[in-house]
Amino acid sequence: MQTTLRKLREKFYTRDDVVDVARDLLGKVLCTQIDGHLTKAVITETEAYAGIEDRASHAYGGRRTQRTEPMFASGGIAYVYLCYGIHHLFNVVTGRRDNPHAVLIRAGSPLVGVEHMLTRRSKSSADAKLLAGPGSLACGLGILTKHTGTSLSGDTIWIEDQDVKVFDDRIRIGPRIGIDYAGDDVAKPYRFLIDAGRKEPAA
DNA sequence: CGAATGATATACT
DNA sequence: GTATATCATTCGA
Repeated sequence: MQTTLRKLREKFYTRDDVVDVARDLLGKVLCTQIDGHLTKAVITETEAYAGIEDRASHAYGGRRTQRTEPMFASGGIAYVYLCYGIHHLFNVVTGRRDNPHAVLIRAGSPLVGVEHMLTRRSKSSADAKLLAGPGSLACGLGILTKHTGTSLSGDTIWIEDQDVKVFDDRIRIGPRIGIDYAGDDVAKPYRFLIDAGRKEPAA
């Protein structure tokens, strides 16, 4: 039996409901091949950003700028941008063209190329925080703002399904984090994470 | 808890 | 073209 390499196809990303995609991305494997280094991580936490009606989204109200342009493309590409001048945040663009939905990948579990993650994060040993948090995750995998707009069907950044089963009762759902400016939309249950034991948060 | 940090959006001249 | 406010965060105490 050979290795089942299942790179997710465009159809996975272009579904209508971005919240479904966010849920389904849990347990999938985010892969990058950057600077000659292959790294992979299991996705353990995501957040959905639901188009022009979502005040937390950069595309709220149909705001279309140079930065947000990738979100308006058809699903299946990366949207990366710099936050707080320091952190590169990685998102997966979903939905159809002109329908700016995206899923923020917030955390992962190291799988392949841990040593490169350690180097990029300036750490000497792996700990629970290696890929915890969107800025850390992108940093560990070598994702930078220059990768915004990169197709997830290419060989730089992609996502595989390695048949990691994620049961519904291991999924926690809660409000999103760090978007206090977004008014009532903060409370929407658009955050998904795999219950890794007993950390975090009350849904 | 609070500072760091720089690209980006928006509103001007 | 120039200026200013703002940010989907992290780290250290």
